Amino acid sequence: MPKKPAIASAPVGRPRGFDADLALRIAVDVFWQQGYEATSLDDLSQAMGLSRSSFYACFGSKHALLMAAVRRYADDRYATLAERVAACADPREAVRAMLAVIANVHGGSRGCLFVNAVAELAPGDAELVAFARVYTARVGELMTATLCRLGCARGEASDRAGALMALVMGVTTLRKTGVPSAQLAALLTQADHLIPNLVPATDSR
Amino acid sequence: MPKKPAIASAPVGRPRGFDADLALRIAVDVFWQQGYEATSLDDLSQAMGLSRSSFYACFGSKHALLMAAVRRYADDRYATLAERVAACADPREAVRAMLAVIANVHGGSRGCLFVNAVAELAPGDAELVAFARVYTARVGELMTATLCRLGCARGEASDRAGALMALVMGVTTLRKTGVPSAQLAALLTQADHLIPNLVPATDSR
DNA sequence: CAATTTCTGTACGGATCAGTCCATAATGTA
DNA sequence: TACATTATGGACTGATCCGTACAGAAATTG
Repeated sequence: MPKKPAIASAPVGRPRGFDADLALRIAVDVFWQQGYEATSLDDLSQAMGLSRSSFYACFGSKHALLMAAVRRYADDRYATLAERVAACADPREAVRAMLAVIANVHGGSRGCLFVNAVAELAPGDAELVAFARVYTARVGELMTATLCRLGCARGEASDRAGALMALVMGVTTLRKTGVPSAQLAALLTQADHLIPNLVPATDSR
Repeated sequence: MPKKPAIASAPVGRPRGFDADLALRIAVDVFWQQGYEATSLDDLSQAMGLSRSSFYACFGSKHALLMAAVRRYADDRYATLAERVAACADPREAVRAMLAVIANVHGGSRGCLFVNAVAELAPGDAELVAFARVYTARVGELMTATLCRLGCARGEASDRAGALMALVMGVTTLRKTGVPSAQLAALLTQADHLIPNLVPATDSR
C-alpha cells in the first residue's frame, strides 16, 4: 500500500504549464460570447492555450467546463454584488447598485452568461438548472434582505426582489436585441417604482 | 420563350405531400424545446415528417427555417396580444393581459422561443438581431400606446413599457430556472407598480 | 394516354464533432 | 543520477454534422 499522506504534500511529477484559473476565465469569455453548443472544443482549447490532453485532464469534459465557467461567473458576480451592497449605507442606493451590476450597465451586447446559458440549455440540462435555482435564490435573498431594510414586510420584499431581478434579467436580453444603452438606462430608472417607500426622483420629460 | 402567365395559375406537376404550415408549427416546437444548435436536421425532418430533399426544397436551410419559425412564433404572439388589448375596455386590464401573455403564465418551462433564440444567437446572428429589433419595437409600441391611454406622457410611457417588457422577459427566464409558477405569479403582481395611476390592489401579507 | 413538372427517399461528401490513447517530455523526490 | 509521476502534443476514433445529387415515383395538364 503506497503512502497516502492525509495532509496535502507538495505535488510530485511535472507541474502543469498553464494557469488553470486563467484558462477558466478565458473559457468564461468564450462561452459568454458564443454560447455552449456553438463552441467547439477546438475553440476552447485554442483560446485557453492548452492541448486536448491537458484540457480533459484538467476540466473533464466540455459540459463540466461550462458548469465551472458558469459557477465562476456567478460567484464573481455575487461577490461584486455583496461588496457593492456593503459599501452603500443607504439601502436604496444599495438596490440601485445591485440593479446596475446585474443589468451589466456598462457591458457589451453579449448579455449575461448566466441568462444566456439558462435560456439555451434549461430545462434540458438538469445540472445547470439545479445550480441556477440556488444562484437565483441566493441573489434574491440578498436583494430581499436589502429591501427589508427599507421597512418592507418580508413577503412583499421577496416579491419585489423577484420582480427587480426579472426586470434586470430582461434588460440584459433587450440589450442583445440591439436596444441602445441610453434607452436601457432610461428604462432602468423605472425600477424605482418597485423599491418600497421610494417616489422616483423626476418623472418629468 | 415559354408562356409566363402574369396571373398565378394552377401549379403543374406533383403537389407536395405535406402541409408546409403544419410543418413550420412543428419546427417552432422543436426549436422552442431544444434550441437552435442542439437541434439537428434529422431531429427536424423527422419531427416534421418530411425527407431531407423536401426540407431543403421547402425551407432552404436550417437557419432559414429558424427565422421562419421565430417569425411565425412572434407573429402569432403579437396577434394574440393585439386581440387581447382590443378586447379590454380598461387600459389597466389590457396591460395586465399583455403581461400575462408575454410572461406565458400558463406555459411550461420552455420559456419563450424569442427570448431563447436571442439569448443563444445574438449578437452573432445579424438576421435574428434585425428581426428582434423590429419585433420588440412593435410590441413596445403597442404597450406604450396602451399606457398613454392611462394619461401617461409619451416619453414616460415608453420607458414604463420597456421596463414592463423587460420584467416579463425576465419572468420567462426565471421560469426556466425552476422558480415555481405560484412565485412567478406573485412576482408578476408587482408589475402594477409600473402601471401609471395605479395603486396596487393589496400589499398586505 | 403521353408529356412534363415536381416531389421524395436514399445515398453520399466533406467537414467537424467530443473524447481517447500513447509515446515523449519535463519535473520533483530520493 | 535514477526513478516516479505528471503534463503534453498529436494522431486517431466513430459518430454526427449540414447540405447536395440523383434516380424513380406521382400527379397535373393538354
